[in-house]
Amino acid sequence: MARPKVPRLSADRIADAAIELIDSGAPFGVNALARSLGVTPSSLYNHIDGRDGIIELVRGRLGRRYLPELPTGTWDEIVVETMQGMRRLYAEHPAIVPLLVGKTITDDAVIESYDVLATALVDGGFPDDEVLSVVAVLDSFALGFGLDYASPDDIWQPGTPTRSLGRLIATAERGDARSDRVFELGLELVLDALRLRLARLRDD
Amino acid sequence: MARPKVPRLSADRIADAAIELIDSGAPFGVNALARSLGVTPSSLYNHIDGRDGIIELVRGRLGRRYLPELPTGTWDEIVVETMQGMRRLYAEHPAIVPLLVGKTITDDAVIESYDVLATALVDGGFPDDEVLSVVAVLDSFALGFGLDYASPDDIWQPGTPTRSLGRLIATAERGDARSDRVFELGLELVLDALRLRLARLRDD
DNA sequence: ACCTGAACACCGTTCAAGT
DNA sequence: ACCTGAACACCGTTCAAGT
Repeated sequence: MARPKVPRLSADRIADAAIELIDSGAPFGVNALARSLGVTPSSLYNHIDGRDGIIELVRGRLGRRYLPELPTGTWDEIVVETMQGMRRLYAEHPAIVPLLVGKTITDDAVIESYDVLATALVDGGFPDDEVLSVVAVLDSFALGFGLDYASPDDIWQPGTPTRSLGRLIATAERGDARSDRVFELGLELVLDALRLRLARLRDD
Repeated sequence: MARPKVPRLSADRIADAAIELIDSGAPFGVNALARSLGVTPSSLYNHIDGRDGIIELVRGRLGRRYLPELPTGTWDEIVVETMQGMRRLYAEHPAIVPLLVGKTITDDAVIESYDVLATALVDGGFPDDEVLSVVAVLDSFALGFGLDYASPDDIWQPGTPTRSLGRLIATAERGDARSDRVFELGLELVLDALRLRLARLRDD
């Protein structure tokens, strides 16, 4: 044992195992991750920067897989492409969403993707002092929707009679179908609104 | 010690202490909460249903404080009022947001508030099979924005040069001013879009 | 009914020791 | 350089014992 000739671990291997563990539905933890890699928890610390470091690795690895690298087209096409990438990422790996929440983004590929978005909006004609807010709005959207994919089927569990909610829940779609619909509606809404805003800005 | 004549704890007292603890910026935990109450961790279990139970108590207590009970007016006024309530809640208690994420909502007052929203949309003319999606979109918005309040000032930390992001970040507002601006923009966008959608529905 | 204190299984992290 | 095993401080939860 001790040090093997060829390393058993690497940052990428750890990130992949982490993704698999998270997707399996098991609670994410350093110990469980080590076990799934057939290794001792302390071994991981030769390759990664603690629990949070692993999560940031996961963000980067999935970002590279799902986010468009250098999309072309009009600003709204780029928005759609990026948002769809996020949607697919969150839909296919819902359990990672709560883990990403509230952690600073440092991964280059993910930063790059936000930069693409920001540049597209600047080029599209949005004023400088508004672009970052629009990006943040889009990011808030995406994350909020991502959480919808991660949510239990019954986000709301009314204990007392309701005027509308109970009836609507009873007839509503469930699972991914519902989440897809919510995302489509949300994206449509926000794009309509952004186009409207840009048109108004041009009129002034 | 042992059993005091007048109980030292109650669900409400625990919830209030939890809110205080979370707001203080300290990491939330059962042990820390018990310490802040001058009590043993195991004592709490006479009153609450585990860690998650405490969080749901917190959600309810804050919901009652910030969400409008029976707002009146047009559907879009009700949407604004509810969203502003959520904004104030999240802005004044940002650290709770990540704790609420992905947990089923059972508290009556909070459910009631979503019911008000749903009813307003139904009355406003949105079709039944769309109302729950709109509510979910609004909820996703609010939560996403809430996370913005909870986020570190530097959500993005570019390690390599960027085309637009770095420059925009350098000149951007920070802290609550930025979050407020993002929220205002987002709410404006989504309301514009919803009004547009309703108008189109009426034309068909 | 309500609190304490001991006990449990588990968590993330550090570090000396081994090759 | 890379892994192990022991150790650490901490976590949420259970439960018998005390009033």
